Amino acid sequence: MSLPHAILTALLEKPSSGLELTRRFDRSIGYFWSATHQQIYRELGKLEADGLIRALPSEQPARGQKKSYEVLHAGRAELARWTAASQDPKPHRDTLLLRLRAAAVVGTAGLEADLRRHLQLHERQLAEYQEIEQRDFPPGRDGTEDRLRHLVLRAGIDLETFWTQWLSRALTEFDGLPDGEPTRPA
Amino acid sequence: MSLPHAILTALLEKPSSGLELTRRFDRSIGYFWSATHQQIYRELGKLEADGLIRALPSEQPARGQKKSYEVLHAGRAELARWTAASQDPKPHRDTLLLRLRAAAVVGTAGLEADLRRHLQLHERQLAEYQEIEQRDFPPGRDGTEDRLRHLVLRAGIDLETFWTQWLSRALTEFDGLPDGEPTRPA
DNA sequence: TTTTCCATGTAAGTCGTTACATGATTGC
DNA sequence: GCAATCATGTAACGACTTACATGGAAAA
Repeated sequence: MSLPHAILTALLEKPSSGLELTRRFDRSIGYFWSATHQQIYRELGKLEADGLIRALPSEQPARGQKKSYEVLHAGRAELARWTAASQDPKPHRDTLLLRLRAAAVVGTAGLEADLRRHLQLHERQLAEYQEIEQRDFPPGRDGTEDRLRHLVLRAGIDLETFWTQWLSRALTEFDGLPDGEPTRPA
Repeated sequence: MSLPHAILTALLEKPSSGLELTRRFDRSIGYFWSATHQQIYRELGKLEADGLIRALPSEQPARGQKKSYEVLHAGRAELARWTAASQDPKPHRDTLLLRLRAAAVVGTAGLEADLRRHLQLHERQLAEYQEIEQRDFPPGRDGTEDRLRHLVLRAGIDLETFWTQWLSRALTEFDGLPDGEPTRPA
């Protein structure tokens, strides 16, 4: 139940149309809350029906026509309520760790190449975050909003740093391992 | 599409009944792939129908009776195939980071308490992982299987370490912040 | 004018969550 | 016997994914 609040946040930062939101969910907010355009359009409909947002009156709502939304007072209140509410952390789900555990039973054949690929992807993401940091958060002048957003970006940077380090370590471990099944060969 | 493979891995490590699997998904494998008993029973049914696992013939399959499963040859093959297949990393979803970004717009009131609570939870999880490491992976004698499983545990430890550090940092930042809305007061 | 892209949607199916149901076993 | 607990399920719903559909604008 976080997608509507992600959208409210994005719309408060800047009123947008569905497609503009979709683009921003490919970067920025999408770095820690992804969504497809189908999800976004459906949720925009619900939020409008619930009176939390409204279409900007300047544009006519025809199919194929741009339609921009802004957050209403009730929407801002709901976002503030949700932000302050206590929430339990969701349990992790990580396919790569699962595959490593499976490899301990059925063998590591074929896994190393994908680990290398993931390492590259994480290195690329890390570089992207670091560019954003240099561009948007130069040292010295941080306002209140900036300090919070910088904190979020730091989480992204530190997470990608963790993954690159962990994957590098995993790959060096792999160099000393046999490829096949470690136990009970079929 | 990872739950069946998580179950196959667990069953290869040790043939089990539905409830035993459920217990193990509360620890161990569940640390990076959670699942409820409903999911597990449904998936066991599918896996059996697909011929990847079978109920141990020693036990009679009555409702309310224990029923243990073991992995068949086809199941092991499918798990090996899946483990070696190239897979793209899933996009992140993190509610806490989203809430921080929302707080940059609607204010940080009420958030700090929950950050403290999350910090405690992550500290507790970290301590649990470190106990497991000391108990199951004493320095020196690592086999091939152990090296892989240790690697997975290290990922858990490093991730929890990251979260505790990041949350601590976030809380010190909060000390210097006003509680209300940073911009556009309602 | 046909194609391509932009922009907004619909529909179907899978996965996960929450709530409930049922039979067997054990302790009182 | 009765209640509590163990063990295995069913049902309904919501969230997310994948594939497809529609209309308008711009370009070839």
